[in-house]
Amino acid sequence: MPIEITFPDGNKKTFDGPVTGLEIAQSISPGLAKRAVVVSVNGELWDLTRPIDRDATINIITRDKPEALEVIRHDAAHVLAQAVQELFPGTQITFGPATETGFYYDFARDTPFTEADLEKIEQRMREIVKRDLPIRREIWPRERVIEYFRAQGESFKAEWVTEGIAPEEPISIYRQGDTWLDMCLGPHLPSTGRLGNAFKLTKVSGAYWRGDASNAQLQRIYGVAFATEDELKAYLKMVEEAEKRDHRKLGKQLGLFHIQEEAVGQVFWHPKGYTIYRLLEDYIRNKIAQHGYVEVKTPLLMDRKLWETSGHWEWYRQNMFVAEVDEGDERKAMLAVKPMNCPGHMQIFKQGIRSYRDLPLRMAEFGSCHRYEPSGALHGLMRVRGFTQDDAHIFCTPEQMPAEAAAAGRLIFEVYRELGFDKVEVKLSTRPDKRIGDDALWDRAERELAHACELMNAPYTINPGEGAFYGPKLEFTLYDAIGRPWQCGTVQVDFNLPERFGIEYVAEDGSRRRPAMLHRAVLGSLERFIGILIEQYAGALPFWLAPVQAVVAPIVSDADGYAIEVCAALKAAGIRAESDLRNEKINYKIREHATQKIPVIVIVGRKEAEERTVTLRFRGEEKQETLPLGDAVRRLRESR
RNA sequence: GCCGGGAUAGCUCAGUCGGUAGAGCGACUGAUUCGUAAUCAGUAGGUCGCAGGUUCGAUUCCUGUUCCCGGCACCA
Repeated sequence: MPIEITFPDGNKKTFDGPVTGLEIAQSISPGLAKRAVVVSVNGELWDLTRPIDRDATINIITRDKPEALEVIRHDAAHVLAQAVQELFPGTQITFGPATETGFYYDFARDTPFTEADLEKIEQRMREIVKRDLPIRREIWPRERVIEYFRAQGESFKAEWVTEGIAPEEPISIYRQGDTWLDMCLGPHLPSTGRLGNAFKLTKVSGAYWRGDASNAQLQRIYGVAFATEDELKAYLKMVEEAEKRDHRKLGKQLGLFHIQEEAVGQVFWHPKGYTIYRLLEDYIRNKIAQHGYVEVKTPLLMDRKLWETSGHWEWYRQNMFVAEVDEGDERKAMLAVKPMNCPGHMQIFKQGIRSYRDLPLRMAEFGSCHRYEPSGALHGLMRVRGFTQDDAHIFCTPEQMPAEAAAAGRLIFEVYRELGFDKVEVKLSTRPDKRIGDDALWDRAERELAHACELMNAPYTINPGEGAFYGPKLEFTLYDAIGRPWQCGTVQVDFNLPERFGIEYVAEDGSRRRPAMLHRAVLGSLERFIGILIEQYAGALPFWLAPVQAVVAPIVSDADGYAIEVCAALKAAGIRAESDLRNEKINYKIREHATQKIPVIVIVGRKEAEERTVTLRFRGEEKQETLPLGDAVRRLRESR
């Protein structure tokens, strides 16, 4: 039976019978066949060696295409698995997918792999690549697959066939050479030689079987892989760059903050770090005042009863710090440190009678919250146990809700843009399994958030099951200068808390109604956001956020008096300036303040002192400028 | 929380096959006044994370523990 193959450009070619992608490529040019990785058959990626047995539109995917990269990475995982089983007999294979930058494979083995093992394994992988083993796809009956893996002692694979694959689904097996095989959906390269050498094993770690902490612990080996060695090199360089930006390292070098054993997950802000904190807080404070918010402050410790009403005691207890106080007479008060600000804001709303005229009421708080995060989750400023949310709760009529949610979203976009983040993505997280409130409320809340996205013209994706226990949410993820995503802002609908606290307002017709409520945070947590800013700017914060904006450095001690005068003039103009009168050479001072990422070094020598000028040296620039003191002050005052 | 690795001077790190430790930077003191990314010399500074055990002797070996790091799980 002849097979008609249609190419992407519309050209057609007829073959006498079933033909493989590799044969088609070969018939076009040997060069193409060499660069080919997989073939897209009617939009589905197939192995190059899999016969195409019907008319089809095909596209031969070469090494340089993004789709090819995933196949290369997935192959790397298989080569890794073979290498491990060759070197460590008795190790079971489980799963090994491609990742954003490479691949991993999870193994079941009693003894964990060491860093030294990685080297050996990587060597063996390169050897397998050199062997250029053919990779062949086979379809096996289900029973044969189960039998085979059981006989091999591969209990995880066998379990997956029985529990994870529907009985009617065909099972594809990929043979790599004569002795090794894995069950896999594919597609794969025609042989191991095509993997190339642009890969590297990076780390070992633990992982759970099927991603569940109650299952067996597996040993995961991670690697990175690319189509070319240049790309691998570029990637490794990028990782090095990211390490240099690490806010924990910069925080220490720049003297911003520290964390210590006696207050795990909490931040000691040093003067410079706290300056950034206050500047950011003031920025948000002014911003939200312009957007019609009022600011409040509520207690850190509140009685257990309140948390029972809110539902936190039942749903969030394991993450809360609880304080027990002996009040004598065997009475004990049980208080909880707030993990969220909402119940507190409810109490303010409940004071007195609210009219529809009071709505929407946008109640903001820089709320100091504490959550008992799992020890393994803690990470510098990014994940802490004590943090400050730039939180707000918006009480409104149900009708006002979508518009209010959209306004909050617009505020978030505006702030991110002003802080230097242009790429922002929105996700709509829907009802989780563990939740309060009936489905009708959830239906409505989810619909209204989607509507809000339309109102603010923001495309969004759905994040199923990721909502909070009390309502669905919009999550705002920003991307930093080196492309890493950070989830910060959030807008959450809550029809449940108003119900639980029984809050009401008097409507136009005199009836009592239940307001809708939104939770929203722009930065999320000040701590975390400062961490992101430090990494975004690699510590070189924009002028307005720099804790020390200018350092006045005299060249000789004769100029010390003038330097003090210059520093005072800058301070009088509201510039955060310091002077460096140490008995050191100017080279030394410049190096130090450049390393400290100070935006402007103000240099004064004998000449400047006589002429009443200063020489400005801006961060990151070699050239400098000498100008009259008054002009310099004006210039810096206007800097951002 | 789980798996693995780690903790030595203020910082970055070396070292001790078991005999209580060392460098650079920083700090301090002195000299130097030197115009654009590290001036020279000297001095001080350590319960080798913490608690047990083995040992004549432990920073080193063993056990426990705390914290940190990389993943996993978690992120309401």
